[in-house]
Amino acid sequence: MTIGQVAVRAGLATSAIRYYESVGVLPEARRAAGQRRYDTEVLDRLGVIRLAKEAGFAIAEIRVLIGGFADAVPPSSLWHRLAHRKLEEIDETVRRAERMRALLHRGLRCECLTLSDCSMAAERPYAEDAGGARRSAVR
Amino acid sequence: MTIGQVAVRAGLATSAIRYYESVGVLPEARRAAGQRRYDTEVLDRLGVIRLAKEAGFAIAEIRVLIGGFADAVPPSSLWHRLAHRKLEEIDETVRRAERMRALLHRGLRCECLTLSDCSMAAERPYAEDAGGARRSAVR
DNA sequence: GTACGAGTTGAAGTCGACTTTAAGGCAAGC
DNA sequence: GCTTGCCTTAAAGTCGACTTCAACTCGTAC
Repeated sequence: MTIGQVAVRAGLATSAIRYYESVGVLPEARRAAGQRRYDTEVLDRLGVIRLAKEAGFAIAEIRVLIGGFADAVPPSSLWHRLAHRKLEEIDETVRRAERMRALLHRGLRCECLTLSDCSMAAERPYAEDAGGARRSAVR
Repeated sequence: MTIGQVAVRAGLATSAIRYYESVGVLPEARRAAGQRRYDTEVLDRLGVIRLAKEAGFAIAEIRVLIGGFADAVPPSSLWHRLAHRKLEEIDETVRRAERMRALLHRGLRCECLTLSDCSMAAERPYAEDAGGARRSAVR
């Protein structure tokens, strides 16, 4: 297959495929008259990349993962380590989202007519470092 | 206060404060010998910006919000509209996080020894090659 | 023999929220 | 008068995952 055909079958832009090759998550393709030629295995590789991206891994992490995979030791400690770390990141993302949600709900219940009336705006965590001696200066 | 003092009290870098001014979420400060001078009200404004950022709003959105706030109509339909839209975005973020989590848990249970054995990698939504020999389903 | 479509390359552009850098200004203290 | 320290500006840099661009090459069709 040419890069264009791979792009269509994988649902990617050709530029993305070249980019993947350039950053090392795709192996260098063999060439016919200077052009990349692929066989269907590349679709598996692209499937793994898509999967890893969906799981939240960045390209640099995927390169590491694929390096590990290529060593044919998939239930590897490397994979487990990265997956657990990513799970923690995801937990943090969700916690942050919950905080945003709570904040927005509070804001929707807020009845203040001007900003300076609103107690929400007055909560300035940085202004009170260790003891809050300057607390009165807030507002 | 000088910009440096504001930066300390607000827990920001001076460059961030100048940036906020340049993009219009902070009003232009008055000058003394060319230098910005602030009174404590700016801390309220920075508090609102921080709050909005924590709630997930981008700077461009905050500019709109603050424009609305400055018109002194906080329980405005503008704010409600933006907040509801942001809540939907947050829901989507959480859903995506849950999908990542599920994917990672599946991956952790995966016992495949090589990539080409793994049915997870074989799930290629774009590569529907019309009834080909599909590999074993993982789910 | 030339027009066309699809491929090639390296470099630069995109988006967001800042930070960093370079080059310089101003007031105070010695 | 000179250093110190904080300030000023515009412009460029950063990070990630690509995309876009310019200039060029190939093979095929007419």
